[in-house]
Amino acid sequence: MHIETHDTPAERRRLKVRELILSAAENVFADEGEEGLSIRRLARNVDYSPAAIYKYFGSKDELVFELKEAFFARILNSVHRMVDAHCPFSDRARSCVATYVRIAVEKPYHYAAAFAGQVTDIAPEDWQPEFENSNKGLAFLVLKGMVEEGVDMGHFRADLDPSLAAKSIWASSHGLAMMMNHIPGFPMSKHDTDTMSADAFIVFHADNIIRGLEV
Amino acid sequence: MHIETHDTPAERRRLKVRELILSAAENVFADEGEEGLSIRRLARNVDYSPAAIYKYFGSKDELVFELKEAFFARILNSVHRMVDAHCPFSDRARSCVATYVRIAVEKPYHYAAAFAGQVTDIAPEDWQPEFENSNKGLAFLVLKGMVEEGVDMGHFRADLDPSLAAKSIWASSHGLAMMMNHIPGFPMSKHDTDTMSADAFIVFHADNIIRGLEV
DNA sequence: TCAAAAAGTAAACACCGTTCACTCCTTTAG
DNA sequence: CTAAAGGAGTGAACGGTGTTTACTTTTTGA
Repeated sequence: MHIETHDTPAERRRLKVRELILSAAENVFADEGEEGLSIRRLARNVDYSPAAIYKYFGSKDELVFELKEAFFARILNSVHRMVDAHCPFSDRARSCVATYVRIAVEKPYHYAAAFAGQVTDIAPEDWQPEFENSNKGLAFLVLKGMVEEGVDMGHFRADLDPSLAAKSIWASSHGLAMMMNHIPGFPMSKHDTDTMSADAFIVFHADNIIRGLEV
Repeated sequence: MHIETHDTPAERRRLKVRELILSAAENVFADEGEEGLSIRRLARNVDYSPAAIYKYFGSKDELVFELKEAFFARILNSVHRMVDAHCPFSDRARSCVATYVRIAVEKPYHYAAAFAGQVTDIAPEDWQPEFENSNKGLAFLVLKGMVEEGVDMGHFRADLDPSLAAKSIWASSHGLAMMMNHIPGFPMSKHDTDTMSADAFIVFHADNIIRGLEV
């Protein structure tokens, strides 16, 4: 692990400019996503030339990577807190899912970007290390730990493999987040026989997921 | 509904060129997605000028729309067949989910494009009609019908609203498809305590989803 | 003080989606 | 059969993109 020292004035100034660029990027990205965020426009916003951006970030992808990784760190944090909360296991499990989805829905473009990349074009072996050290990888471990607890405590079916069950939960949570972000009005529609607030639906969905793993 | 007549030679020729462009686009899109498919490159591939493409399609978005809508029609079709199969309800329900995911995984870029659009930037009311007439809308109705059957037959909890339960199923299925398309190697990883083929995992996930709704 | 390193930039490269004015050819009406 | 009309097709341009290169200016540290 490389320790970030920034004790000289020059280094502090550099870091400040970097943060300035990053936060300007954050604003545009949150509102308009990867399309709306262009290096040239970003440069105009922070009063630098486009080329200057490249003194601080190797490429647009690298810049966006930092934005989305910071965002996913927030998800990881909140979910982690949920797992360790002081309440019955079932409630914690449900809240894990609900928390994940709620934050994903707060910043649709960030969440989408975190999963937008490659369409399985790189070999799994090459991607594995990168994944395991990412916030996504850590979030998965947290979730897996929770499933292990559920199995040990007899809440979840004993034949479940925690790793696979965690992936199933993750997939279902991810799906709801994506749907809410990309289908206008989801889960509501005019002709529903019953109506339900967006948050109530998140809870309903979380409940279905957890039920599916119970004994 | 407007009936497409194409009886004059001119109309037939026009349609042929349109199909030529569409199929050239399909090939590039399947391999490289929306990024890789550029109007200029497409024009080179079919030996026309870029401007000529615009005589057949109003915009790139319109062209991609046709590709993804045709693809989703395939999903709709397969799922519909599954719903009407002659086998126990539970099996049909599971197969519905599994079929959906399997096809989504066949063409990752098509599937992604079908959900890639807006990030809830247009009003739900404006989008509703478009949705209900789309293949996505129809697929949802099919799924909802299946849930209604499940509730009526006593397989699913009686307190379930079919519309909302269908959305929950859809979200979970969508999630798995997206994960498999965008996370290399999902659901496998080296350190899994148990291993499972991709297709076995789809079945496992489908089972969890259906279990979550059962009485 | 002065060389070296860092910060910053203008201009260019190679793309992109899209539009417009224009030619050429086919269709159709008289 | 001919002439007008309309459709097919195009080259060139507009305004945008990410990125690189050669260059100037500023800052740093011995």
